[in-house]
Amino acid sequence: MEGANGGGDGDGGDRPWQSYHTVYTTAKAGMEGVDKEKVQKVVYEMSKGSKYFQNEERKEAFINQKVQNLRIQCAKLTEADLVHYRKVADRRIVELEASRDLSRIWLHVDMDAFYAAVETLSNPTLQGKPMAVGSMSMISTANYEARKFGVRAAMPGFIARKLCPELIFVPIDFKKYTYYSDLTRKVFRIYDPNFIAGSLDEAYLDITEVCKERNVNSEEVCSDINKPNGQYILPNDRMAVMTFVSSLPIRKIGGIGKVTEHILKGVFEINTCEQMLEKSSYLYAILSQPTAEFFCSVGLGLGQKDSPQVRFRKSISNERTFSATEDEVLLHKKLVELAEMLSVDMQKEGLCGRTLTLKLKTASFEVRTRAVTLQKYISSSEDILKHAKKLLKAELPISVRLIGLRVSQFNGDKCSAAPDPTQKTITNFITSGDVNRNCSSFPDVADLDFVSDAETNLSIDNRQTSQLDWRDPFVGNYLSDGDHQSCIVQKNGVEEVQTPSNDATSSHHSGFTEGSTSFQGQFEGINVMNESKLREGARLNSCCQETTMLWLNDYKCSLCGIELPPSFVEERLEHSDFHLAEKLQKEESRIHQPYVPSRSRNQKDGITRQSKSKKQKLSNKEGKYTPIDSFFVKK
DNA sequence: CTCACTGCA
DNA sequence: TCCGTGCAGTGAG
Repeated sequence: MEGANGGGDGDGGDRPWQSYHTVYTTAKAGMEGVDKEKVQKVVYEMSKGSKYFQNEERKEAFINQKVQNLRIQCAKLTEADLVHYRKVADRRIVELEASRDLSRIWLHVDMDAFYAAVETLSNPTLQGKPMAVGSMSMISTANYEARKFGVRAAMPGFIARKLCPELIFVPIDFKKYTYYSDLTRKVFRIYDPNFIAGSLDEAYLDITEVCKERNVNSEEVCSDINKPNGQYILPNDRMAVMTFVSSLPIRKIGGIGKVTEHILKGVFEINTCEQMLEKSSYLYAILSQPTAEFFCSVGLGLGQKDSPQVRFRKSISNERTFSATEDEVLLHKKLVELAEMLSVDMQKEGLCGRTLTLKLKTASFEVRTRAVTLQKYISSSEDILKHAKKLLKAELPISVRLIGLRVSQFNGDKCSAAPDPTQKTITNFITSGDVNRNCSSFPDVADLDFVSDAETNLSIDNRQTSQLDWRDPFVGNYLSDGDHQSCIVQKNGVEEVQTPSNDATSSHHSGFTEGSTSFQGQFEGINVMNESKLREGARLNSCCQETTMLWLNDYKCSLCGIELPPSFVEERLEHSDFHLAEKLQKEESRIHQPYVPSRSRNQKDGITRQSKSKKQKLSNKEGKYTPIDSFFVKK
């Protein structure tokens, strides 16, 4: 093997900025015309010399060293070794191929700049202006106008501002995004009650049955569900998949990030998925078996194996960044706060765990974790604090900028909700909710059954809430939105569709020596196949039912008057989908009470949380998926 | 088990 | 002035 040429590896000579690898130079939607060189230069100039930067350099040097080591290992492989590993790899590839399953049709939905889109919706004056959701220290997402300047998610705000001085910053408001996300999920649930929610703005739907029911193929569905922009159809035949995958840059694959890409390129000269297969003997020779296997399945365009199913959380944690300090009193105070927050979160979900991990980030950005595993399961803030203090004390003369606490090793039976069959749907609802839930600062679906005492204490007076129903997703700034009627259908940029993919592969892979990842996302577009998802005749029926409700004289839409003869089956379905979405949204806003401008409302968070929980409870009372039909009862 | 580290949204 | 948070997961020791 020669000439590593790790793709853009700078030499650090006269163009030092080229050697500073950041995550935000990767091509993203809306960043096609960006002058990458210029952006990189600005980022470099803004970062250079900082503690953060120095730490990045340290890490990068370490990785480079690893690349060197692996290259040496490769070079040491004998001819016999290579013959052997060729066989090993080929055999596995055949097995993997045999496991390919093209029978399911998956729809992957990914909303464009979701947070930014929502913010624009509630403040239309943002329309057309470069805007980012986030703060000076971190940006969560940027709209397309901002992306033209190279501004993007995960970039610190002060750098973004340098790139785009007129950039408008909007503080992050999860409540708002959760609200809109829930709207979209109601629609997803119609098509696949068991859809997998990746995050607030992302979902995977198994639409195999819908297609069958409506007697359409994925292509038709795609254009059916989404008129305009951005869908991509990957046919479920092997050749199409292989072609798609072959030229795909490895970085597009879920689970392959900056470091893995660097190693794959630097050590194996792998740049595309196709090359994973070509180099598979080296992969098996040098890397762990699961890791090699993962890469091979990527090369074959196979998805992950196990259906994401009802996966219980394995840990719960919180962490906060602050200006670095070594003041022990201050650090202790932070620890107390974290312990209390964590305890509240745990009780909300009925969790008890026996491993406590303390995380510290030093003033120089070095991360350190320290853990204890106890005999007994804990969840109270006192217990957490007691052990956390010990862990911290052991590190003590130290200057830190972040403290975090994590509890894991849960008590399976008693604390975590038992999989009671009657609760199954709701459990699904919760778990499919967010794999990664965010800040504890806003309520999430998991609250509904566990409104704890602690939570009650937060609200000022929960009696009045039951009357008033102050739920309003937009506690935020900005105008209201008489307009949020129209958002959903057009806003959710359904992006793409479909495909096969299979089982095979052990769903995990690893990162080389240390790192790894989760391989949940796969490619954007290639998807998971999972065995049987239960069928939902009921769901489809409800669709059809309400369709007939809508058509006066079997001809005219009772809601908007549009005329569509019975023979226009697909058009009708689509039309009713439209009204469904619209209706859901109206319903939602109605329940959520008329919008009250924020200045006139003085309720505290606790109240909002209360009522939100209540609402969730109501709408799920039946234990079925959302009572879709109820939305079609004319009021 | 512990710890460092990757990756993802 | 200035680079986050919460989760899953791997693998070496």
